[in-house]
Amino acid sequence: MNKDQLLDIDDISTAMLMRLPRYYNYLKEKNEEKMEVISSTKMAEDLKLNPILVRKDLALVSSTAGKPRVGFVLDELIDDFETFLGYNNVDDAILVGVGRLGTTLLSYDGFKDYGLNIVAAFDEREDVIHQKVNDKMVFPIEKLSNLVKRLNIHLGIITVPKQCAQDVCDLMIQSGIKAIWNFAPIHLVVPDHIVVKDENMAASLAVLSRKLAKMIK
Amino acid sequence: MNKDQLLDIDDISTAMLMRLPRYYNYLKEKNEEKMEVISSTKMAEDLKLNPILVRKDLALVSSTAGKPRVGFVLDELIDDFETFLGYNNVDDAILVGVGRLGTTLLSYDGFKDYGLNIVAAFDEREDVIHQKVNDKMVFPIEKLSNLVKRLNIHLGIITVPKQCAQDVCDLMIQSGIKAIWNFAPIHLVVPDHIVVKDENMAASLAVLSRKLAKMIK
DNA sequence: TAGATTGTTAATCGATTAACAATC
DNA sequence: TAGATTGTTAATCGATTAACAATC
Repeated sequence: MNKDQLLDIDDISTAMLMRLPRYYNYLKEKNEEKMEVISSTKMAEDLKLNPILVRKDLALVSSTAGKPRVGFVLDELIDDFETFLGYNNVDDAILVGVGRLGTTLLSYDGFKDYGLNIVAAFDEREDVIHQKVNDKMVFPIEKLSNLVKRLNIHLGIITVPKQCAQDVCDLMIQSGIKAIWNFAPIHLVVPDHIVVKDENMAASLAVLSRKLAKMIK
Repeated sequence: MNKDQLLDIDDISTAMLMRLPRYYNYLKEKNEEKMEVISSTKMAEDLKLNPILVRKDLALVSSTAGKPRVGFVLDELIDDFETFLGYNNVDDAILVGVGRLGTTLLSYDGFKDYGLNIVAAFDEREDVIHQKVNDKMVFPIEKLSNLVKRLNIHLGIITVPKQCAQDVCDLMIQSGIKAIWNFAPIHLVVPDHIVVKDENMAASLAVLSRKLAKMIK
């Protein structure tokens, strides 16, 4: 399997994509510990993954080959991950719904490390409008369309109660948003060309409680 | 493939397990709309899934067979989902780290619908200790072990900064916690018999931004 | 009845794992 | 050199999809 062929394939599996941030976090840790090289074997062991799987993943992400007997240069590998995951070109986003969860997300500065920059927030409740949360202004929802179009933003985050989620979603799409990160526990109906990623805590919990039940039984 | 065989297989795929809450949310919506029966075909269409896949999933979850020409009785199906996902037997949990995210989770009452009941929280910062958040007491971290053992709790939620996450994790395991829901963006090292579910927002974001990039390109 | 929808058995597809030669 | 670790090619495994008979 050569590199050029692989790069043509843009349909990388979700399972693999979900593993990448785990590798990335791991590598950053090792970097802080002043490690300079890392082998895929070691990574697999620590992360409890199959070593062949890790090698395959690294081969896809890494721009340079690893050295037999040694492994990969840590700094280079981290760079490769950042490039691959798009953490280098920061994406602007807007957030709708400045409740508890919305405020938490707005307050979290770590997103920038992952290539996300929330530029503004929207809500309809008088008591939060025109306030700043972590230096980000909260606008009335009516201003959304205008601002999104003007700044050419294509990523929207929904943290409103589920009752309003679909309306907000529709408004976002109308305004030119192309991808939606949905924290409302509801199924959003969208046209085919819109990407939705559900941040479904219930799903996580289902996985966990199911495993737990199996273990205890 | 008959039902008895299926029930023996307790190793249900994660992918399938992640779809179940989507079905469940969808069914609850339809229930609110006073629908009485639902066909797998309709579900597949609305949720943009392959109809055969939906039929398979439903066959596994549902206790009664669907009726050709009609579909499934909505109420029964919802019950089946709740039983299957374990939302009926609520699990007690404790949470460590009463920062923004921790407070958000403590304040969210919806977890009970999903079978999770947070009974207490822990932190080491004086200003939050002995306060109540959404009627849940915040205790000093030293009390964790005792309380977890006494109440026989086996689910722990970690919402501390990543620097302390491993320590908290170790303490939890020492105290008898069997499953950990980890919100810290760090890889936790745990013994084999402990289940960890990472709630990795970076991973979600990776998936989303990757899809977005592909779309825009 | 006719036809929609079901559940089952078989085929396909893709991801993971195994085996192994290459190399520092 | 010897041996660990790499990248590649082939085999396996499991999940998804297709085909179809059963049934209300």
